[in-house]
Amino acid sequence: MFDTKLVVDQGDLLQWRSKFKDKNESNMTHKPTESELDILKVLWEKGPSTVREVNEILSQEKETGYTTTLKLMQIMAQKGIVTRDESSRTHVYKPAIEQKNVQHTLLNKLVDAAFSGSASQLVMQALGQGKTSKAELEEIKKLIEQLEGEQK
Amino acid sequence: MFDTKLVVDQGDLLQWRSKFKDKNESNMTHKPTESELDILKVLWEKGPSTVREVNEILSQEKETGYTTTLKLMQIMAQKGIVTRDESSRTHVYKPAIEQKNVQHTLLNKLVDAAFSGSASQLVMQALGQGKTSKAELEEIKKLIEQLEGEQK
DNA sequence: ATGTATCTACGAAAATATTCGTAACAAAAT
DNA sequence: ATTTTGTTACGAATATTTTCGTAGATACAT
Repeated sequence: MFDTKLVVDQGDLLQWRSKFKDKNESNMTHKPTESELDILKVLWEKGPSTVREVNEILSQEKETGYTTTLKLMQIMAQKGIVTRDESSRTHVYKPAIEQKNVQHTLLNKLVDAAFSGSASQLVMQALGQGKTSKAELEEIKKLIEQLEGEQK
Repeated sequence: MFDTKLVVDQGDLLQWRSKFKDKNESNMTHKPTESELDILKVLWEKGPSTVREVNEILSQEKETGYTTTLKLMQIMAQKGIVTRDESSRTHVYKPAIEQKNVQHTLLNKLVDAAFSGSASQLVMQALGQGKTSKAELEEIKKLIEQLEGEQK
């Protein structure tokens, strides 16, 4: 099976892939890493923040070295998922991607990866947790009815 | 700020964390890696399968070396997220964790990480995609009504 | 029985992600 | 003026995940 003469080996076969990776700056389906997402979460909630502010909040959840957070945010800036105002000495960072976009991306990934592509299954799981208030349920029901209308 | 005499430095402060990591075999909130999840997906759908079968399916999506899949499945077996029948030469793998569990874990992680903890927001995003059939919507509505009943 | 295809085990390289220390510098306090 | 404090830059060490080649064994066909 692992013939080396006539058949290209695993390595060669797989290598071309890496060529199209950092290419499209535009295509950017932003898939932040877990740590990056933690930081984005803070920025989305608190608005533009300094490294110290972000780190302060992150530290409440888990010990996080200041320079670790700094480094991560620097990398994020480089990747373009945050921008920063450097006018004052302590830089102020803000998200460069919308929460909606990331939600959309991650949601689809999850549906595809763990729910066999069925969004409705995911929805039912989510609701089944019992963490949803009556008001929210009502709101969701309204949305469903609206959707049913559109769909005819 | 980075005093080295009176204050424990970043390193020391953070190290204890790693000690409680592989400890609880029981606690095991299984968070498979992305590749592992790809494999689990196949096993959940197709039922018990050999490495070759899994790799065949994975290869349809992206080039994947046979031994790569093999190695991953071996690791998964070691971690205990799959079991394997070694009675015949070509081992047969099957999932050792339920899809529901993983769904639950990942769903909560996503809600917390990207949806500010609001499950209903996630639900509405998911439904908004327009990929949900009328029948499914109906089913969800039924669930909601049932939940509203319970909740009084 | 000999060769060919298929399999597992295993170590290690490669790719990614995370964590941290140190240096250089500016601002603020003394 | 000098020291202390807070900040960025940067390289590098760690940790984690992914990928792959090679070796050795087993089944199968010739």
